[in-house]
Parts: sequence; C-alpha cells; structure tokens
Amino acid sequence: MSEVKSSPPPAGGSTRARRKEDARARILAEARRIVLDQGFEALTMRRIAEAAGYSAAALYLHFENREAIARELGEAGMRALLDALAEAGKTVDPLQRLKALGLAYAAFGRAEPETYRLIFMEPGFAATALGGKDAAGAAAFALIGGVFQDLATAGRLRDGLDIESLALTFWIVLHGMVSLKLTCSAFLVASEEDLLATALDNLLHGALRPNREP
Amino acid sequence: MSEVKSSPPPAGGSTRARRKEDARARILAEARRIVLDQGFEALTMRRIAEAAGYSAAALYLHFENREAIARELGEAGMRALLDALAEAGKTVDPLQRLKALGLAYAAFGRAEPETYRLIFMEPGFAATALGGKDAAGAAAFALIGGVFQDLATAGRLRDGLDIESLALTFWIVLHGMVSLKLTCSAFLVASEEDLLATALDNLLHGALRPNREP
DNA sequence: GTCTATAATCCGATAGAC
DNA sequence: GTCTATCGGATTATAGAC
Repeated sequence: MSEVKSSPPPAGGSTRARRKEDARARILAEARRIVLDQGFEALTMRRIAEAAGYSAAALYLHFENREAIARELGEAGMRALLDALAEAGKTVDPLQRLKALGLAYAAFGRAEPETYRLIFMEPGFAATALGGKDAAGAAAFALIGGVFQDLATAGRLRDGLDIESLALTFWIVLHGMVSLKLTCSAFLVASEEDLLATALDNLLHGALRPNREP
Repeated sequence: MSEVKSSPPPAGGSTRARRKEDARARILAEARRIVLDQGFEALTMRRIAEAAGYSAAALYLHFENREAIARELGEAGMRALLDALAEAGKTVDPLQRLKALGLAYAAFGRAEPETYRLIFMEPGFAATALGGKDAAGAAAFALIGGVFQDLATAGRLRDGLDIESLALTFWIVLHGMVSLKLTCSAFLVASEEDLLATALDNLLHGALRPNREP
C-alpha cells in the first residue's frame, strides 16, 4: 500500500528493488547464453528458467512473456553491435574508418552469429527495432553515414552522389557479406578481410576502366 | 515379389508408379503453398496432410520425414530462382545484362519472399545445397560470373581484378539488398530499382573522384 | 496405400499453495 | 516471490487395422 510502484526502479533503489533487478539481469544473461549457444529457436521459457535456477512460472514475474525477453535480447544485441563499432568509429581518416567499421562489423557477425541472426535475420525483430526509437541501431547506421558525410565535405566524392544512398549501399554490402557467411559458409570460402577489401575497392574506385564514358 | 523396386520410377512407368508420383507432386505443391502463404515455420506435417487431403501418417509413405520435404522445396526454389534469372541472362550487352540480372533477382525476392528465405536465410539449407551437387545454384551464380568474364574479355575491367571476386561481390550486394528488404523493410524505404542503381553505379564507376591516387 | 489412434515430447501460460 | 501442478495446445513419428 505504502510502496510506490511507479515504473522502472529509481536507480539504486531499495534492497527489494535491487534484488528484483538482479533476478531480471540473471534471467536475461542466461537467455543470452542460450541464444549464443543453441540459437534463437532454442530460447524457451523452460530452458531459460532451468538455466537461471527458477521455475518457468517465476519468469512471468519479471517479464510479460517470452516475446518480451526476446525483444530485450535484441535491443541488447543492437547495443553490443554499436559497442563493437565504437572503437573503429574513432578512426580519423574517413577511408580508413570505413575499412575499420567494415572489419568490426564483420568481426561482430563472426563472434556472435546468433545475436546477429536475431537482430537482422529473424522476421519481425529488425523491422520494428530499427524503425522505432531504438537509439543503438540508428547510432550504428549514423557511424557509416558520417564517413560519407566527411568524404563529401572533403570533396572526395563524385558529383551527384547521395550520402544516404551511399551509406545504405555500404550497409547492404556488409550485411550481405555477414549473412551469407552465416548461411552459405561452405560456398563463401573467402575471408571477410578479402571480401571486404574487394567490395570496398570496387565501391570506391569502380570496376570499370576510367578511360571511357559508358 | 515380382515387382522391381529400384530407385526413382523409371520415367513414364506403370500406372501404379504414376499415381505414386502424382501423390508426391501434390504433397509438394501443397507444401510449397503453405511456405508461400504462411512461411517456412508453418510447414508442419499435419498442415501439409490436411491441405493435400491425406492423413499425416500417409506423408511418410512418400517422404522420409519433414526435412526431406523441406529439402525438396528448397531445391525446387533454387531452380525457380534460376528460371527467374534465365531471361535476363540472355541480354547481350554485359552491363545491361548485369542490371537485368540484378532486377530479376530482386523481383524474385519480392515475389517469393518465403522461398527466398528458405533458400538463403534459413540455417542449414543453403550451406549444403550450394556446396553440393545442386546444379541450379551453381548455374545461377555462373550467370553472374559470365558477365564479368565478358567484361574482362572486352578489356573493360580495371587491371588486377579477380572475376570470381567481382561476381561474389555482386551477389553479396544482391543478397544484402533482398534480405534486408525482407527483414528491415521499414528502415529500407528505397525501391529495389533505386538501391540497385546506386549500388551498380558505385560498384562499376567508384564513389571517389577519379582525379587523385589514394 | 491410407486410415485412426496414439506414443512421446515439447511448448507458453496460469492457478493456487506457501 | 517462488514453487508445484496443470491446462490446452502443438509437434514428429509410429503401430496396427483395413
């Protein structure tokens, strides 16, 4: 009755609120472990509960349902991707930054394939997460956009190129590379480094000989 | 006893063999319908059986298990993709052919998103299908490789470019475009035509100004 | 060849005891 | 808060009658 039950626990709240937060965090951590180890389809309430040392019913005290857990995992994954890109994003030279961002993106996909799959290859998640208020996804994309903005400012881009379209194209290349590597690894034998180097080289300099107007 | 029971029915066999083949075909057709309408995860033996007018148990007389049906669907899907690319592959001019192939590929992804997902985005299928004896997948990729082979023969490529790598890069762009369109459509608002035009323009001519050696 | 019936599991989610 | 027990459903696959 006297307990204030407003939204999320007011940072550093009572012991009770802290315990509740700990339980939430432990559940999410085990859920993440399951996705990483066994894939998203293995994420069931029973499995999460067992891993976290709870009964399945207890999970519903901390999360509305299974989807809520999956959603939080996806959002955390998107933040993890942003973190993975942060260091590369500090590179001063735009072209080197572009390469560093590409390598970091590819490394993330290789290090956490199931997280990547959850974020970008699972139906229903990315569609809402990216378009909505998800700051992490937008910030990650902005890192790429910044490169082409800087290139444009430096006058290094051909005339008539749209920065947004260039950033999108670059992201498309990165995603195509990472996702094909996940599903068709047997066919895509080249390393991400080589694939990225080829893609970047062609995107930036073009595959055709310059001495002719097509 | 006297019935020869060797492997697949010897084309145009007995009435009995034909009937059996018809049943197989009907089951596969209904399975395809389910994937197209409700997605791959909705492909269950019960649903297939109901749609085909059989009991679930009867399916096991024609297919070893659910995975066998999914595998055949995937192989048929890969052949459908090859068919969808065939017309564009006849374009004489290599650059126009590249654009036509890209548009046809994107159109296939849009027309049969669930087939595309089954082939290239579902874990476990593409990995084996492309690397193995699947002629359709290899033939489809060869259509792309042929373009760059022709460009090389015509002396239109920059020096030092590897044809295989170029083809791979182009496929990566196409797959990145189609698959992101499927999962992040809310974020990827541009049309496939525009996306492809931008990607092709940059891949072929480069984003950087030509008048400087980086 | 096709059916009904069923085994053996798994799932998400809830009720109610403590 | 956490548990046990359970509901109501789903799944693949098989056994045995016809």
